[in-house]
Amino acid sequence: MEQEQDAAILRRLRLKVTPRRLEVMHCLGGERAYLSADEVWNRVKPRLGSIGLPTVYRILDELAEAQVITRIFRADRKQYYFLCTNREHHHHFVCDSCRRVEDMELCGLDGMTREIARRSGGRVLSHILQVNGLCAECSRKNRE
Amino acid sequence: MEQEQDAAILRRLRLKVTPRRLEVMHCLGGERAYLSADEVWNRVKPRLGSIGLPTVYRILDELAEAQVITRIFRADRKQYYFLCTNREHHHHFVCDSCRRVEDMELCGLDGMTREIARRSGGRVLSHILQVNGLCAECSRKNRE
DNA sequence: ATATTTGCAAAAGGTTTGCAAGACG
DNA sequence: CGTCTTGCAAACCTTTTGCAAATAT
Repeated sequence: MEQEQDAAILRRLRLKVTPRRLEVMHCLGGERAYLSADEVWNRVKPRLGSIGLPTVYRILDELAEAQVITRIFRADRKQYYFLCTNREHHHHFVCDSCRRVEDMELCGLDGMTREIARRSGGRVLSHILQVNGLCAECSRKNRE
Repeated sequence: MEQEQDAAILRRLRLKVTPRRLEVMHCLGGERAYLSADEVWNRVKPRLGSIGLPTVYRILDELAEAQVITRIFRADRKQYYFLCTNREHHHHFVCDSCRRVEDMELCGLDGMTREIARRSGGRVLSHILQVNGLCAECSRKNRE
């Protein structure tokens, strides 16, 4: 079922359904936290016997390109990925401690977009919005 | 006077006032657009005779650390810098075309912050918000 | 059958580091 | 003078690339 869904996504993207791609999707699908390319690699390797790190990068790029997965911004300049099935416009609340990613439905940027257009005459094409903090659980632990 | 102001900033940060630091600050201060480390390097080199790229990186790091300059996020994973003197909480509107950076006074995240706390019990510590688009000028050119 | 995908090894390229020499206060 | 800065060369490390072999459709 999950595998069939993933396969369908790949077909829709006109990508061949390969064990490597399915495994990478399965790996990210099972996580509520973001992962780096080599973390994905390490999780996926034992299940496939072997896979090259470049392959992982290629798959992650394809999926990110197709907006099946989201890139997460960190100060370390590494790339992190998160599988996000929410198709509505939304943003992420990312826990600095455990890396958990939660969807934020509200954006509040529509007003901002209008305001920019009104004031400066410019045009808004996209925005990066990521809220960082501690999720409920880490916040609790932190307090204790 | 600009030089004296920059020197004052450095002293406040307990950094020695050196020609290299002043020149990097002057370079960024004269720009309305963000620059990469090696762009700063190239602009500053002829005015100093010589300077090493690592020195530029070190200075940019110090200034970014002290929040005298801001990092700009781009998909190419390179680091870009912008000297931002606005001490109020605000965000940036960045032109994808000419790299001009404009301050956006409004944030609209206070509500979001409260909302996250209320819903999930987590704690918001920071956020990345960067709006990308075309500034008025580039938008006009683009239309022509 | 054929276009796509993958592995491997190697390169790329931005950024960082180590240490000795030099400059600021 | 002592400490902070800088230059230089070399290392780092994540990510990308080239190309031949393997695989999906």
